[in-house]
Amino acid sequence: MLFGMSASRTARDRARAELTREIKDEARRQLAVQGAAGLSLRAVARELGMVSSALYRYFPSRDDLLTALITDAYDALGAAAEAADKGEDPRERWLGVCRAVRAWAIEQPHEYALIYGSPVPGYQAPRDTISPASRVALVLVGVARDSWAAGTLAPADEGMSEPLTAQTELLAESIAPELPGPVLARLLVAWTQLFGMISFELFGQLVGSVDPSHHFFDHAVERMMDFVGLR
Amino acid sequence: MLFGMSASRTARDRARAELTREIKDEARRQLAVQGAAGLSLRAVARELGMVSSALYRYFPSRDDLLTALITDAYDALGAAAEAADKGEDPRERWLGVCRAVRAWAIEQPHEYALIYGSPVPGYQAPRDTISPASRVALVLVGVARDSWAAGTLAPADEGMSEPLTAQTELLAESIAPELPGPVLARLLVAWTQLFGMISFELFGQLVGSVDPSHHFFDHAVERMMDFVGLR
DNA sequence: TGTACATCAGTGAACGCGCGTTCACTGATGTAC
DNA sequence: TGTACATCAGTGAACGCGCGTTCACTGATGTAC
Repeated sequence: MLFGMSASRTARDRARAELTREIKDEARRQLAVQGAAGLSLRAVARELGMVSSALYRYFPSRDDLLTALITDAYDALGAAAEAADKGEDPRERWLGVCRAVRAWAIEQPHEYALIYGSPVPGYQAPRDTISPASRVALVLVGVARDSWAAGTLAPADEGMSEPLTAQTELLAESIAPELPGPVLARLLVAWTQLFGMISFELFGQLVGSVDPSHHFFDHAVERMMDFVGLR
Repeated sequence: MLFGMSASRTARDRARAELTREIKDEARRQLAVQGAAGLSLRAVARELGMVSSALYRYFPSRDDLLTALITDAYDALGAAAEAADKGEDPRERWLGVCRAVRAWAIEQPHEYALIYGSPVPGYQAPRDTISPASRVALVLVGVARDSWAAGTLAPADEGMSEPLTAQTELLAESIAPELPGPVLARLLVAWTQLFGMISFELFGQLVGSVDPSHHFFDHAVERMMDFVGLR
């Protein structure tokens, strides 16, 4: 047959899928120790009991393996955020999503660092990472849209410079046409605040101030919901 | 003499100080290309026309060189923030400081990534970096203190959980005893928001939404000043 | 001021290590007739 | 169902490279008397 139906995958197909997964799992394990810059194909192969050249049957280069890890991380975080978006009350939904993002980051700090830390030098993320990268933002936007539709979101009354109005309205067109620019600006503030907090916590900047920081986190999320206009 | 007076430093002393500076300058140049994980003593020496073992007269190990770069970066950013803190009006001061921090980060993105990006794997920052690391935060706290003293800062009326109250009051004791816990919590939110925005801009997360982002930045800082209670 | 000695900077070779990637190959698995 | 051929996974050797750190050394600079 031309395209193998998933129902009748050959043993070869299954072995390939499984080994691909094992390679990524081992690579993720190494991220924790070495960081992204130190990820080594040879070390992954060694740990898997293979010869290093065998990995080239699965990933054409080290960068492709990195890309796979990045895409997987964005997708896993996005899925966690989407799964946490439940309930009726917008504030309850928003808080749940923010907590889920933080929990995911704390559970896999090195994968978080891979996607929200400093860029890996010499590595250029391909276009395929853009869509998984926006899933968390879209969940938050979704909460705001529902609240806006229900008429419970605070109206846009703050003034905004002309260029920013243009930028946010352009952005609105592609992700939430009914939301006014200033509301999108509020969402952007909350979005950067969310990840700013998580990064500071994970990267050790909060040590000595509010550490452990989950009380601060919950408080800050409440204040951000006020700021966004969720009621 | 036992301790050389700085007025009569020997040629050797001056040469040493100069070479130490040149080594760090070259190392900073390499950060831009290779990132922190790829910083190589051999490459630095090569570029300086020295033999790699000669660097050990200046830095006992690669990690010590990294530490020097980190400390310098925190100090340079701190100095930029302090220099930008001028004028009478608290909002003017705050905005100036935030803009200066962003400008510094944009000018030396790799040094910014070194201190606010993902931690370098296997590298543990020594205690000496803590005090330079807090300079920016202290400048912002200073603005809030002056505003509080002048009676122009919005009073603390928001409710806060008991553990967070305890944490922020403990923090207040060491950096701003007169400020109530909730005011410190507001400052922490603004502080994480500031660096969250800058990191997102520098690390490429804003590409496709509000990029270039200085209009958004100014807007967000204004909203944060409202949030902090600066008038 | 002149001399003897101590300190320090820089050299060059070496140790032992790890890396990504290519290539010709063997042997197993899958496919078409 | 059986056979001939094509596809693919994994091997092992090799290429060419770079790294941090140590060590015995030479020669220049600084210091004490």
